[in-house]
Amino acid sequence: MSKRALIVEDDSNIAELLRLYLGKDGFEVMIAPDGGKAEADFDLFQPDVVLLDIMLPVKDGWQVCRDIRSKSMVPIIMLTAKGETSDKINGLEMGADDYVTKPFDVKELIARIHAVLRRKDADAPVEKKLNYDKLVINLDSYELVVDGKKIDTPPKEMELLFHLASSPNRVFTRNQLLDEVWGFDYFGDSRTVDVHIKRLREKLEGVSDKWCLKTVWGVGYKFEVTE
Amino acid sequence: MSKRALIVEDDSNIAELLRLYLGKDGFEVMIAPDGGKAEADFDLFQPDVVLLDIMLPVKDGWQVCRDIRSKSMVPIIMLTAKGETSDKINGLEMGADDYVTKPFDVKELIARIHAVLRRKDADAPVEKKLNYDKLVINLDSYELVVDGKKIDTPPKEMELLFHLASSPNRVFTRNQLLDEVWGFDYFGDSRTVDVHIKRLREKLEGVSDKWCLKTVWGVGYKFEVTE
DNA sequence: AGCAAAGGTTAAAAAAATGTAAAAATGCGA
DNA sequence: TCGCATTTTTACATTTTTTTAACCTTTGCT
Repeated sequence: MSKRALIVEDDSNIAELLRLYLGKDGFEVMIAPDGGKAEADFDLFQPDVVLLDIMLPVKDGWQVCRDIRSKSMVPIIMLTAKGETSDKINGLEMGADDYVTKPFDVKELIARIHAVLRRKDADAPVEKKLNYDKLVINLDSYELVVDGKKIDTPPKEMELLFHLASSPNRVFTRNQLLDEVWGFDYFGDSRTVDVHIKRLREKLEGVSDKWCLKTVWGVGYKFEVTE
Repeated sequence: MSKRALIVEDDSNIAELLRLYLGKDGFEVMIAPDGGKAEADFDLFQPDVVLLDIMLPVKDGWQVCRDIRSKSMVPIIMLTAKGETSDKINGLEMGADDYVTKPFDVKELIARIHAVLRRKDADAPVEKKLNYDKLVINLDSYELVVDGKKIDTPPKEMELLFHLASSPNRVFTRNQLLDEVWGFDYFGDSRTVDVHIKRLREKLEGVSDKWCLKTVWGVGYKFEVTE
């Protein structure tokens, strides 16, 4: 599922330029044109990274930075005016993760975005491989191996199984699964989940008695492990 | 194994401060108090990163930077005086990897050190030659040898194959490939990748059953090796 | 038991992704 | 600048996945 970037910037030329590059790079982008809207957009959009101009209408970048930091450890990159070294210090004290001076090189900015995201990922490493009794899921190679045999599996099924198995015994509602596997912008029928579960069960049937895809009646599904 | 940092700095207050923080961060630290000693210390210490002041006794930072660059691609971070933007230009032309202006925030400097080290790790480690069963790719000479026969291949195809084969079994999305092979600033259609894959497949068809270019439906492509 | 709501199953429709060929554009050396 | 090789775009056919919708079965409750 793609990452989200919130751009807080009043100059629409800069903002659209960034939208272009980040969009191409696989980000979902939202633009907040002033400091007042930034906070509401942040809550709504739940971005993975924030690009934050300092000179903003309504509420300045420092304030926005502090507001966001008070509720989230999301990486923040400040866009500062050239040569303002005091901004730099200020920004790092406010909890920003990095800063770039305007006019900035887009290439450099993109590199820094990837850098802060990598840094966060390194802090909370997302394991892309799972291994249970007779079940191996590898989301790097997109391979599902059941009882030693490689099973050809469509991507949605794979991601669904991976998501469930990542939190064994935890129940997910259909809507949670649609949000977390299909993406927050998916608006289809929740029965879709049932169909995918059924297809997964066919592939996994009778392989192991240590785990299974279990229906929790009236709630949702879970990857149940016994022991 | 811990990394080594060489600090070339005549102000012992700054140097010791850096030793303290870098030491805490797991670096082995050596301090060269002037440009003359820097080169000898460099040869002796073989650091993984160099922090280089510009204003130095005996021999200035530019000269030291050039000397080091002539013998090594080690990351160099320049410590420049405040506001001297010409230093920045100069430094990057001399082959420095980054710069920070004094007075600097230690937290920031540490972050930048990690950044340049990551960058080097990402750039360098790739062997420019690859060899799988009946397949030899050499990106130094741009030669592709399949089953002992040299196959005339355009550069983009070669780079694409090389990139895929460099991480066998890992799936790359089309956008990843465009970023990593074509460059982050490429804005073309992702179907371009498909066309290159097809041409590569023509050239590689039926050569070996130990590997192939595999489509991962809904995700991307991978260089799959069986074993 | 009987009812309503939830879940299972299935097949067909719809949507999305890919393979392929050919045309168009680009870049580069003669 | 021309001509050629490479790269990119476009269009269309084909394949595969995903979604929808219908119908059937199970569950929980009175």
